[in-house]
Amino acid sequence: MTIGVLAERAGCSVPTVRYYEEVGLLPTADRKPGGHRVYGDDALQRLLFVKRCRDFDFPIDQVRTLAQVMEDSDRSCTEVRDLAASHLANVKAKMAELAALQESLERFVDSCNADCLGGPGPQCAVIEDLTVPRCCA
Amino acid sequence: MTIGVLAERAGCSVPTVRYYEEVGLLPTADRKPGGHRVYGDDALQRLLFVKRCRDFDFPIDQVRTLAQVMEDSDRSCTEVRDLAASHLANVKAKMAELAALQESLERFVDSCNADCLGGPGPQCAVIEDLTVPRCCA
DNA sequence: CTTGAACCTCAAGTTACTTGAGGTTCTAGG
DNA sequence: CCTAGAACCTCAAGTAACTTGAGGTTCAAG
Repeated sequence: MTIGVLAERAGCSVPTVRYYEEVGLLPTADRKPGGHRVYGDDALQRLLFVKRCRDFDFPIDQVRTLAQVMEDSDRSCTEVRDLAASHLANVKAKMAELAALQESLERFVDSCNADCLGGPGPQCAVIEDLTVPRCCA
Repeated sequence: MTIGVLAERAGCSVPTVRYYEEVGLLPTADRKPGGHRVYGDDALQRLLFVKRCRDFDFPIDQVRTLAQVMEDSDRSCTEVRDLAASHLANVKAKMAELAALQESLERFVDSCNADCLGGPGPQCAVIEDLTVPRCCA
């Protein structure tokens, strides 16, 4: 299949596929005589794996590691689990941050609706509020 | 005060302060005869505002807008509220994504613990699992 | 055989900074 | 007054993970 078909089936863009090849997440593709890349089903599988890892927000670096584990019989799959677990911890931390952020923003918008009567910028109490550091950002 | 003191009081790094000046989030700083930047309390207020916005994850671009609103008497503060509200929507969407991701990762790690007995990579059912697209990533 | 879609490469842009090199200025102690 | 070292300066490049653009080639259908 062509790169366009591959990309569509995997759900990513064509430049992204080329980028993945460039940074070593995908093996160097075979070419037609004219120079166009050709792919088989194995390439699709590999790309799906990469895509899936990226959906999980694994950084490119870790995806490379994961891909190596896949192909290296000597490395235990517990390595994959450990990577996933540590990644999970990151995601949880980010979630907590975002939750706090969401709450702050909600309070901010609410208080803006309550206090600010659409007056000019410098007189707006809420804007002033933004310059005061809070505990819970 | 010096840039180092300013940065510490605002809770960001010295290069970041210089960067904010460069991209127009802070006004061009006054200099001592030797070339070192000097700041007054107004600069600290301004930096705190910028910092606070960034804590809220407003993109630089929007912070510039917010800062302009602050200084422009002709622009209503409801503009700020609207920016915040639209930003809140983004944050909520991101939260939802992350929540789904967290759940997926948890299931992933769990099933790895349950199914994978520390065998070699290619035989690991969980790794294979990663190549299969799911509905709920 | 032509035409237009899809492909190619290479370079630069994006975001929000951080890091590094190489050099200058300030400040406190002697 | 002088010196050492901390803090400052500028400019360039690096980071993640792509995207976008320019300029040109190849493929597939009619």
